Amino acid sequence: MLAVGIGESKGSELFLEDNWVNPIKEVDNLVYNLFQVERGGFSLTRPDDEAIEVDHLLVEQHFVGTFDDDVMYMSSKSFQECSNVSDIPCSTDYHDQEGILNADAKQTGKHALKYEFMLEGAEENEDFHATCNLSCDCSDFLLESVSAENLLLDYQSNGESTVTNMKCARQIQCIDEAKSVLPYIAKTFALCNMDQTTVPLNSTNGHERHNTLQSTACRNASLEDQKWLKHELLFDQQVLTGLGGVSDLMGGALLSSENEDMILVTGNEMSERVFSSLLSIPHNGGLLTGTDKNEVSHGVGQAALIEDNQGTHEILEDTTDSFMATKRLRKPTRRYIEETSESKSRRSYDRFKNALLTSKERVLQARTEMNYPSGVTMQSLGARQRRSTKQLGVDGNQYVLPLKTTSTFYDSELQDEASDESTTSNCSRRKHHRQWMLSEVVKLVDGVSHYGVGRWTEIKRLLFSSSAHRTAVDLKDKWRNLLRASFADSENCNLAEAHQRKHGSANIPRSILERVRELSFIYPYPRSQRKLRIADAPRTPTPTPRRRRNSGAPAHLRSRILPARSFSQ
DNA sequence: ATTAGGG
DNA sequence: CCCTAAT
Repeated sequence: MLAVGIGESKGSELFLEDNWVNPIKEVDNLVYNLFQVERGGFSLTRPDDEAIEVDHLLVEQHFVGTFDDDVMYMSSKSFQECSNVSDIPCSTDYHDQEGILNADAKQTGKHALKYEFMLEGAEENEDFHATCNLSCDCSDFLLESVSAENLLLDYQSNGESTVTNMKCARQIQCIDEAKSVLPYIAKTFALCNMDQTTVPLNSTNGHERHNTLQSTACRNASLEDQKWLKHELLFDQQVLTGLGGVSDLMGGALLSSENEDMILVTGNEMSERVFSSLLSIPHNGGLLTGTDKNEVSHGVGQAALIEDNQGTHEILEDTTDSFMATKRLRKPTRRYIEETSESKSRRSYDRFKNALLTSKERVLQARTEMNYPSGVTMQSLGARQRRSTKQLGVDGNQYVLPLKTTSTFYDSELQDEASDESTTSNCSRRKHHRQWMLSEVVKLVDGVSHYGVGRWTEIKRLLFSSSAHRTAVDLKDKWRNLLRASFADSENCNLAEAHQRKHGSANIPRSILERVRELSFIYPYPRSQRKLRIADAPRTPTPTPRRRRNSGAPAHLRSRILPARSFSQ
């Protein structure tokens, strides 16, 4: 029950344990209010009937928006949610000390946004902490806000739960640019109310409000934008959640704040686009002047079109379809174009595909796109320097997270990709053999850890969709190899490192192999996976209990354990 | 069509 | 990687 939106069609076993709470409404509301503020400059209070009614949730929200001298004041009363659903107790305490958003331009002169959250979890005997700092320099306008909020999320799931204690403390110190504001604000919610994306937008709840709206195009545009925004935000949220949340991170990717290493999380182009278009609406009476006209105006056109055929409210209600339709229109970007106009069309295409993905899948993909191999214990690999802005490609509005470690594989992926094309054509690639890149291995391992062994097509579809080679069978084979390698590794332990180099499995970091090994024992479930807790594996050369001779073990064991997959369904 | 496994 | 049997 808790997993409201999670249940989707298939392969939902994955995050069932995460007990995410759906932030959609919150985001919706927030966005909506932003719109209102933008538009009419009137303030509104969120009706109670719109309080979240998602089975397990009892949320009381209060939003007040005022448009005043380009300063937006927003505050929110605290809410508490407590629920008990089907033996999954979940409670969320939301402490709001100064209101969620308490903006005052007159009081702040700062131009940096700091976003900070802390994850604190205690499990068994271990604690883990994560503190992230998002800072962003802004220059333009709109809001300056100071806010501090604490959130205490305390949830547990049945069975062996993942996170038992989670605490988020965040501070938004100053926001100075609309572009960056919105995503952050929404993230504020999204981050703390975690959940899935598939719940349809429920804009109809506020019929009354809509009569104050302006042109239909405008409205629809806003809807589209809302949708987009939501989608994007959730995307980001999931990414962040992925970073801080679930199983894998506990295993060592979680970090404390001392270290200065920075990690650039994302060049959130979509959010920016959405927001800029969003902002332009009121001024242009429905015409968009967003940064990316291609994308946005497209959406608007489609929305308007739909409305001609149907009624107003129907559209509003069926946002999903509308959304999909829009996506569809954008589809023209096909694969074969990728070759020519790589980056752009590619992204569009991916986004389109994204719309069709389940939220779970999106999480995974998000991780992968960011080259943030969730479960891999990066620390053990010896951190590389932080990646450069250039590498990230987008530097307009990226979020900078000071993390203890950085994704070690990001660089390697780039290198891989590069060397792949160059050296590959030269010699190392025989007709049908292509060297497995470390990044690919990571992807594979990641995929397996999420989908389980045997789900090769899924993994392929999701994480290897961009690499035409690598069939599902290839993945399977590679996994088999990895298994062999990992067990060989575990057996040889220290001794054979040199030996290992000599032979095939040369460059596969031990941490990965370890993970592979663990994955081979426990299966599909992150849940069970967590039991082995790779967390200290790298540090504490935890004499990985050499349970078995490398030969037969993995396969047999796996086949015995694997069936567990059915439990989740 | 996908997967497991042997070659 | 390829091929094949089994599902």
